[in-house]
Amino acid sequence: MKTPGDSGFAFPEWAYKPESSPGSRQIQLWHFILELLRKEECHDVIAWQGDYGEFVIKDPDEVARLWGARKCKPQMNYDKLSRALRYYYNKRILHKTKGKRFTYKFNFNKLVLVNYPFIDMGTGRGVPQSAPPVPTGSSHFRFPPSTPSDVLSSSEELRSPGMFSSVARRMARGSVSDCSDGTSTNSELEEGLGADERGGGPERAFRGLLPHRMPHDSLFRIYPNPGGLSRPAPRVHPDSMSPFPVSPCLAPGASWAKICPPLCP
DNA sequence: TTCGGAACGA
DNA sequence: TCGTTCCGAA
Repeated sequence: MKTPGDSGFAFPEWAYKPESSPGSRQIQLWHFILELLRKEECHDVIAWQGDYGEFVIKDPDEVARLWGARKCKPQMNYDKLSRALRYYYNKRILHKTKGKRFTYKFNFNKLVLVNYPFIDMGTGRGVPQSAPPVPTGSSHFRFPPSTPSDVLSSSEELRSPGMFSSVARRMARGSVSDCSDGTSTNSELEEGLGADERGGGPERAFRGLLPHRMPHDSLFRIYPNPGGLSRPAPRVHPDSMSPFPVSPCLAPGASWAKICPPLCP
């Protein structure tokens, strides 16, 4: 009962577009995960949980199957998929929520800031738990700050076009640390890396890297609407768990194969 | 269950 | 580069 274009999401389009991958290559796993997360049809296999970008893979086998279908790798399984996921740790795209099975967490600060370096997040005090990191009114917006450590990266890992990159770190000064979700059993330790970079002072490395202030609007329009479908973002009731509001979909008992058909050449 | 090295491919 | 495959270790 809902269009394939989806309209309830509240995450920047670029995050879902393969084009946002470096070099416009194949779809990347974290894109795919986000894609699954976006649609509630797949909430039986993967869904948001906790705060900012935390998600749990409820059905590892199914997620792996879906991923395998997308990549034409029938032999895909969770063991292999999770290996790919683990590579994201170093890149700080993802990290593991320790103690919780099949639970990972996105570093939206990193992901978003890399693409939107000039967003205003200095006032990220009373950020709502489900703050969608998307410029709703094409103006400045703020999104949940995370640990101050996800903003380091000794080298640029994920940047799409290569226009802006390092500037992001300068802005990303999340003051809030640790996860404030109810399940903060052990919380996530961001290693000593976080304090490392902070103590050193980012300015040192990026003294002359700041570009000549670009218009904010242009930055938010790097990735225009996908198929020309402009969604007015209908008011969907935000999930209590999901960091971003998602619109319900899929009839009960539908098969995932229909939602995510194999795209093999 | 999770981690990460290693070899390999596109 | 970003996985995929395999695998030993914790």
